[in-house]
Amino acid sequence: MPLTRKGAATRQRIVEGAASEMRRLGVFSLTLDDVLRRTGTSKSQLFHYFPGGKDELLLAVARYEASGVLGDQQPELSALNSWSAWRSWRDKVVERYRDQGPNCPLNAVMGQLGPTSEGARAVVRELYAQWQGELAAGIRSMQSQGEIEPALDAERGARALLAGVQGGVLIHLTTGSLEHLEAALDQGIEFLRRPRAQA
Amino acid sequence: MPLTRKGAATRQRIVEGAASEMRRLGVFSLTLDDVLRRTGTSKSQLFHYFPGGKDELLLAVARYEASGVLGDQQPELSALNSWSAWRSWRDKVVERYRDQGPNCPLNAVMGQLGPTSEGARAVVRELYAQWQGELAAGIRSMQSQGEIEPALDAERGARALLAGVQGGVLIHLTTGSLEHLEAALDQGIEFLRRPRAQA
DNA sequence: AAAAAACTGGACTTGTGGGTCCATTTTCGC
DNA sequence: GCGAAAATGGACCCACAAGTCCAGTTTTTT
Repeated sequence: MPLTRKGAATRQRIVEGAASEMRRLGVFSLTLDDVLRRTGTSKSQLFHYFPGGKDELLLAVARYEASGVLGDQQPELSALNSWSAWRSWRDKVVERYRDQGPNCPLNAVMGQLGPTSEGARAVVRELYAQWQGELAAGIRSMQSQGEIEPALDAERGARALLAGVQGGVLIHLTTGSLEHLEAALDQGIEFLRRPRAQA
Repeated sequence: MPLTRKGAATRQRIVEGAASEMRRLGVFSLTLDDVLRRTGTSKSQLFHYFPGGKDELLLAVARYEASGVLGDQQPELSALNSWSAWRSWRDKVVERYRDQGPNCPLNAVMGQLGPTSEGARAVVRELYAQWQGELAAGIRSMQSQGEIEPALDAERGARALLAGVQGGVLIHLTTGSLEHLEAALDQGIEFLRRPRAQA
């Protein structure tokens, strides 16, 4: 069942509208009618494009949002090959979440763990994997330049940094403060720069 | 409206049963009937003790769970005054989340941000504040013993560590792996131990 | 022990939101 | 331009879960 040009546009409009409404209302209270009203479409259209109903739609939204998360960190994230790149990546991350304000569609969708569970999990898992991969690549790049000690395990460092960022964002969601995200980023990067102790 | 002995017991039974069902089903699909069935109570009882309905119940569950989170880290968390205490605290945290498996009632409740929103936020905010306070106290204690450089900002260090832990737990929820939590804890603690660079 | 207050059971109401159906219109390939 | 396939509108259904009510029982208080 190929999509016609118009069909593809409508489908896209629905996903974007749903994402937008979700930021406004949160997943919890997002209803299909909200989406329809927002996008000027009808139920039959929604179910035409998402036969799986709400779950399938939410999954599509999750994918849409996930792609944005990494995209917003470019081009820095893919080229962490100088300390100034790291710094400007750090600033971009903080900026992104400052703008987004205290609501994270992705985290919200995850909370909706229902039948969607496996699918949503997979999307987020993939996001983490890519993110961590980019960070690890950045660390290795700095190591090859002699700016980071070769003894440091790049994957492990990337894991810790990613955890810090995720936690910082999570805390931002509930407290509205970016202090934790900043602290995690700054200390994470400082950790990389500092030579290991000769333990 | 004072509670009789029996009433208090029933109320408590409801909260604990709800918490337990929530771990099983997630907030999303937790219904009041589930709670009633589980606790052998009736609707009128539930609304008798929680006039605010589901929201109020969820809030009570959140408080209940929040108190457990810090409790499970004791006594280490309140006495982070030696490296071995830090290590054993670290192990306890990892253990706790290993046991709990990939579901976090608190995070789940947060996802349910509705009218409860403000109340739930407050509960979690308070939890973070206490947690961070204990960590900061631990850092200061180590500084007073000369084990951590006095130049380090204790609150900032506590923030970064807390963010790492939260992120590690969050990632655990979706990936099922504890690697990130461990990496964040280990690097966070190592960061504290290592002398600052003479930048 | 008797009255008041707290507690309990369970039937009932109700709003809502996901999902279905089908008739009609538009788009697309040839 | 014509027929098939895709797209659309909107009325309809229905399950289900939150919340109400009140009659009856147990506990507390004096």
